[in-house]
Amino acid sequence: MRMNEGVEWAAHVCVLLHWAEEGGDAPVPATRLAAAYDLPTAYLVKQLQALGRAGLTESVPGRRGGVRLARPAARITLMDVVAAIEGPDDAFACTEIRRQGMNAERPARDFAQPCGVAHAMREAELAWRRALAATSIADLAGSTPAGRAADARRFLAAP
Amino acid sequence: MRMNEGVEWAAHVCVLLHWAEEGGDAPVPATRLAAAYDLPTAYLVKQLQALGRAGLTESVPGRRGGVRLARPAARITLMDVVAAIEGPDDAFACTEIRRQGMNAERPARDFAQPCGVAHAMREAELAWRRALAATSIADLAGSTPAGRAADARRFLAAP
DNA sequence: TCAAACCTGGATATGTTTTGTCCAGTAAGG
DNA sequence: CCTTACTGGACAAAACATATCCAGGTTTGA
Ligand code: SF4
Ligand code: SF4
Repeated sequence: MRMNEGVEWAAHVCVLLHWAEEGGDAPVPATRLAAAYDLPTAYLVKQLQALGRAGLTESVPGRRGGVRLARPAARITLMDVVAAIEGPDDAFACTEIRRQGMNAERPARDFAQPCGVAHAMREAELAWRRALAATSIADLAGSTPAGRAADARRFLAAP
Repeated sequence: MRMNEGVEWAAHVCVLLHWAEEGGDAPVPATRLAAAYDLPTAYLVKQLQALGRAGLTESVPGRRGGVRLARPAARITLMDVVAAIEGPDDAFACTEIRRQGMNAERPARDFAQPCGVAHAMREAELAWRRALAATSIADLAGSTPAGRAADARRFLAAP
């Protein structure tokens, strides 16, 4: 059960975009974002497209174009980023094994209720999501050591 | 980020083993457990071995042998089962991308602290684990519709 | 005007993990 | 001593994550 590493990329990129916005350097081209952390450009672009489809970022085509946050960093949470990259599916997928084998003869209505396993898994994932939703991109930006933001802006604005 | 379906199998199997124990039918051979939910025997055996290595179950070789819970179902949590099947790794794996690209020149001590992303992810996974640890196999067994346990025991004890 | 710089989406390739099977070895019971 | 059972390792297929490429579009500024 490993999470896509695109989630880490996307989170860091969102922080960069927030800093760029603050410095008036938005939008930032994807090539520059990739260079900032030495990531494979073409693949990072895929993740950026996922962020765009989820409404977290918007992109400007053409020369002087690039990507920017679609709303203030304080209103983009880690949960949003994870959902955008990982997709909407829960980690735990029910396959209804309880209906097979010794229970194959039972009528379908015997299984109308999800069983305790599914319920507990669902609760646990909700707790996880709530925790992720408690941290925003602005929080992440604020918790980085002083001076790092200015350096990043300098790098993103460089020719 | 999909969870192994072996987790679902293992959870249900633990409930079965608990019922078997109550009925005095332990240990139960793996073939019987696989038949109970129509699972591929050889692959289920792999999951059972993982449960055994994690100390959740113990197995008895030889004729009249099989698998049984290694401790009372009330003291085996869903968290134990997930950890046994999924392994000890966190879902979110840090790859330290912040050290590359624009930060490649910085000394290593600048990155002694894990960044905010890693911290938030860690907190969220802890919340998930706490939630999973709140449900035991005995809880799951108790929440199944009446009569189901007796039917299961009948099936497991059958020739 | 038009070429350069930028994004989009789909096709494709490669590597890793999950899922599933098989077999040779070992242990216990009757 | 033969049947039933577990163990561990090797192996194959399928699914998924990672990565690259290309053939379109947009906008800007020379
Ligand atoms: S509901 Fe319970 S039984 Fe049905 S699939 Fe989910 S976990 Fe397995
Ligand atoms: S610590 Fe922060 S930067 Fe380093 S890898 Fe984990 S997330 Fe990425």
